[in-house]
Amino acid sequence: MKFSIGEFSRITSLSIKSLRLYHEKEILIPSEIDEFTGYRYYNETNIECARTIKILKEYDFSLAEIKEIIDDCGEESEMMNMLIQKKEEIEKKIDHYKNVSLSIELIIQQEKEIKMKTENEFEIEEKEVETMLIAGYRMKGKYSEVGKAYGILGKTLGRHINGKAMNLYYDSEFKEEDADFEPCFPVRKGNSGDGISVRELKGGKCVSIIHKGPYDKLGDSYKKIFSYINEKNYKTEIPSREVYIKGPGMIFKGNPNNYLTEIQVFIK
Amino acid sequence: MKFSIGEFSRITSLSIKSLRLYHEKEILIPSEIDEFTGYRYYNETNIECARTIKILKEYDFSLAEIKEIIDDCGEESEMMNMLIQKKEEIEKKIDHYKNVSLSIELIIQQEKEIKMKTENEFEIEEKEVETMLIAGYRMKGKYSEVGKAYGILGKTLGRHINGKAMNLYYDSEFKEEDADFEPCFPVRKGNSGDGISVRELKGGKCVSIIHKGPYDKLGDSYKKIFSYINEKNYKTEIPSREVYIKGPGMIFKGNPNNYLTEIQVFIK
DNA sequence: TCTTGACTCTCCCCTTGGGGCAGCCCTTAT
DNA sequence: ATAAGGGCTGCCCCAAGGGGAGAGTCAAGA
Repeated sequence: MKFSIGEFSRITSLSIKSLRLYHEKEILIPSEIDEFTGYRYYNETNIECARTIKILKEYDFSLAEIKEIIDDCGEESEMMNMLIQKKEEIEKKIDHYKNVSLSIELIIQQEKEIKMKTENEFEIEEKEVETMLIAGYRMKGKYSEVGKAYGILGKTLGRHINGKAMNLYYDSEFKEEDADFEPCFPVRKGNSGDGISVRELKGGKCVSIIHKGPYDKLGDSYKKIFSYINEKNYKTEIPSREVYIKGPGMIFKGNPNNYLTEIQVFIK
Repeated sequence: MKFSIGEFSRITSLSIKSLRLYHEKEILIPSEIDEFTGYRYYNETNIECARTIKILKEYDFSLAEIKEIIDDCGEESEMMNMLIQKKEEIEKKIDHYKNVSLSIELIIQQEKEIKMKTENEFEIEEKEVETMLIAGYRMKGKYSEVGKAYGILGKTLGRHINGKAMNLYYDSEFKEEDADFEPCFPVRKGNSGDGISVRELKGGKCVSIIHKGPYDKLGDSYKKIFSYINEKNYKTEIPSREVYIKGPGMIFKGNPNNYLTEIQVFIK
């Protein structure tokens, strides 16, 4: 029984190109090669070998590895070390892909959340905010140093973060320098220490507006919100909050004109 | 601020080769290219872009996809469909790698088991075999048709298989044709039907020998085992068993001279 | 100012696992 | 005998760069 390359290709489900490549690499050598025409002919032993190659390819071995295995091994016991090593490689890949899958899922979920929140237009509204557990890093100085605080918080809290980044403002007036504020994240759990305070942040009634645009235009929205509060004669409570619904993304910095920040001023 | 390609490479942890490639593919175009020397210079905007590219690469996007994303998207919301699609791809890869990992683990475990079993030399021994749940496919005819039975059993039982393939012999004498035997597998659970019988197979005391070599030499080992039984004046019970400890492997057919088969003849 | 060593440029070849095509030869059936 | 369909080699292509050659450039120290 001998088969031409086309027949053998159909038998083994390996493309003719692949078969020629395997021949060239001396992985799967046809049992007979016509001296004059160069035609390749394969036999049953080749079929056995082709099966082995297919399985090893499925197991993610490279052709070089496969050649080594086929040349050196007659049965599985002789390739235990290769199998163990390959399994470790594969486990690493699984780990990596799982992490990536999680990261992507996170981005997708965040985007969904943003879409939901922005369905109600950007009007002033009064609403209840629930009490939540937060981890904050209180600081005095310039606003521009918040980045450092979020860095520390992010690194320390890792997977416990449970919501959008926020900033609490303890000043009753605007201060460019020497401001008193507390960058924080909602968390599932965590421990205080190293300047980080984990505690319950009381909810309550607040006046809220979603600010669309860059952070240096937040003043416009504050103006709107305080006009509303004065009109209604509400008394405000400290601290007020900014919730960063959408800022620079994981992947793109994005366009600051599309940033979304919710301002919450709590009332008595 | 402008950086030479070397500096930019150190800043972004992208190799110079990669940076030149990204330039050629118009994915990351240096902010300035010296007209006369061809030197590439990068600025802060390029850093931002490089960060995006690195993340997308980590997320397993190809350079072509990355180019498309960077050209078309300014922020994450615009690439939701790409992210969702990529996540599906990644989940598929995870599934595939998990299957491969399982298959490899199975082979490794089987090989370990074989090593353990063959530590005691191939001598006749008397031992207790425990009762086990099996799924068998009883047939009458030629031995050579067992392959079909194992095929059916393997397909039907799938993941429930819990041990080595066995064959039960119900004839008290050797029969070439019209033999009465039952290929079977130990299983964790399963349902009878379609010719398959799932039931408890009683254990007990047996005389056992491990036969090393091709199946057509099993007669030699049977001879040894029955000599021993006659010497001891034991009475045998039907069915006797063959346990296929090591035969053709998943990957290699292997050398039949190394096949291992345990013969168990039960005694009253 | 000159030199020298470190950078950078373009080009070319190599990798893996093939796909596709051109031009030619071979086989097989009618 | 002829036509159709295989099969052969050789060449170019892909991703995502790595390695190196040979030539040109830049910046700092003497």
